[in-house]
Amino acid sequence: MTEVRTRFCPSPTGTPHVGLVRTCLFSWAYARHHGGKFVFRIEDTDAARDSEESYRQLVEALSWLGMEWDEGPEVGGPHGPYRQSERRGVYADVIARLVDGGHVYEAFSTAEEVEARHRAAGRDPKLGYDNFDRELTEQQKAAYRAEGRVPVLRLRMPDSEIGFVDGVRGKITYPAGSVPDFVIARGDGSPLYTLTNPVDDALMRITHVIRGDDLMASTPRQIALYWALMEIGLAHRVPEFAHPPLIVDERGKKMSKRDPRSNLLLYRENGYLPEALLNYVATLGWAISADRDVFSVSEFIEAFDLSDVNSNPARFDEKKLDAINAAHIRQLPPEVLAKRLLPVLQRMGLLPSEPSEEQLRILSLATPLVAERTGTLVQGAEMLRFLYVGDAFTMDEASAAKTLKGDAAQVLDAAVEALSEIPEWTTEAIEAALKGRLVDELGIKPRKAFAPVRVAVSGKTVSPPLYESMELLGRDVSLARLRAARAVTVSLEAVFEPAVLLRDDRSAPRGVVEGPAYNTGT
RNA sequence: GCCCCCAUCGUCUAGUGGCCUAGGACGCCGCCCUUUCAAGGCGGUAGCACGGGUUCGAAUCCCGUUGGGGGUACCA
Repeated sequence: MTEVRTRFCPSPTGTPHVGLVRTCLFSWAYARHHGGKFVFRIEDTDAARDSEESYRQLVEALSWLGMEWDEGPEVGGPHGPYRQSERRGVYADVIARLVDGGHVYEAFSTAEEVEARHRAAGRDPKLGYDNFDRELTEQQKAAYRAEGRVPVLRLRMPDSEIGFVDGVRGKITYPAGSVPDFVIARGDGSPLYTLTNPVDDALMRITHVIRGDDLMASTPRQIALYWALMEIGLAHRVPEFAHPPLIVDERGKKMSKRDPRSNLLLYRENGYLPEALLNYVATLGWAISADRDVFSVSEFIEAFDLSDVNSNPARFDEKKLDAINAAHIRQLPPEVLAKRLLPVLQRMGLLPSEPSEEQLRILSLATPLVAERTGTLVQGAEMLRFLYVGDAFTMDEASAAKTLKGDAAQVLDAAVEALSEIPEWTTEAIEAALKGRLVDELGIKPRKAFAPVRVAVSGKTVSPPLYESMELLGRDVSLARLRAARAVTVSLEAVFEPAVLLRDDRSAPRGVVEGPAYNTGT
């Protein structure tokens, strides 16, 4: 049996799309599952649309996701080059041989003329090309040239039905005459993807063409071209085709490139794990088993098969992605999660490029505390903010408004007092002091008692566990923040109605309440 | 218009003729746990588009209808 060879061949236009990721994932996994080769190829045959920026993003995206390619740009391979813009000579040669073999012909008709002919014949004007130029005589061609017309090259479609067995859908047949002769080269002689894609698949010995459902309609054209390539000795066989369904939006339409949710790079930026993204995207149209949907990349490769892929389109659901991402974060060993959190904290300016021993110590102690309550790396890092901001500490406006009212002043005073007395600044001592004073002595309900303390110390209503947080923060900083919050409480009561805090005040920076500054020591 | 594809809870799916009074997950709701928020545990909500066949038996096979989607470029 011959080695499986699959490929992923995007055109570098715009930012990488989640739809691309899934097509790529299935191709890659299929090759890996069968111990074959995965080829990465860039289809940049349209200079007007392609960009180097987009190319770099594509390379970066695949690298980030860990879908390493055996042959392709950056790594080379026996069938290179792998960027079609560098393969002009190859296509020129193929075109010449197709012309010699009589498989393609020059076509001079304009779109308007084709339409006019359909109208005149009483046919639907939107029928597409009518094969008018198939049998043009040399005199007719010369006449067109004399008018200054430049012909495109079209492939002569066979006069038979074209069928194939799709790897995910089964047998598919296109009736004879339903696919018109199509253009393979522009007027200026430059090749179109209709030519370059099958030609390179043939030359690169691709055995399985796995691509989106949107390309299915072009399959009969590809097969016809393959037949021609086989006749002129450039191809050995027609590859297997498989068309996984599209990823669609809530309207059921192909997800737009302009939809921010389709932008792959945004997921990295927002703290999603590549393995989680791959996991989620794989569940769109495929399932590892009846009762599980969180799995690792290697489990996926092990279990994946094209024939198990669904043929109906799948809606993209951010909530489910979030849940799967959170599940992967929770599965990470703490030291690995800490390593992943570090660059995010650095990017947010909370840690320097060379963190101190103490900062790293705090990170390794705090990571397990946030692991189970964060959905993304960015959220996790955000939850650690209070440990690293130092003097720049501020309380979240909404959190402060919600908790620093009513009994808050009394609670904070009592907390400061109780905490000042404890001999050892440990989680256990902090817990005992706080519970003893606030809950037992003052009789305040736990949820009422700890909310102001939490916000005072961490700045938010959502934070790592309170006592552990305070221990990590240290006695001095913790007490300073409690006093600062107490001061804010006073000023709130004295100056504002509570409602003022909830108002959308555009003259003040949103999201924060300024408090007095102090040192944190971290 | 024409060609092709698709159709199980709101969403992603399991299901390949009897194991289905249709299973899981996300979401949502409730309860428990609880120092907030999560997480976790428990429970609940909700689905085979419709109509004909075939068969002892159909979510599963066939035909049709309806509804959706893709394609129909000198874009990929």
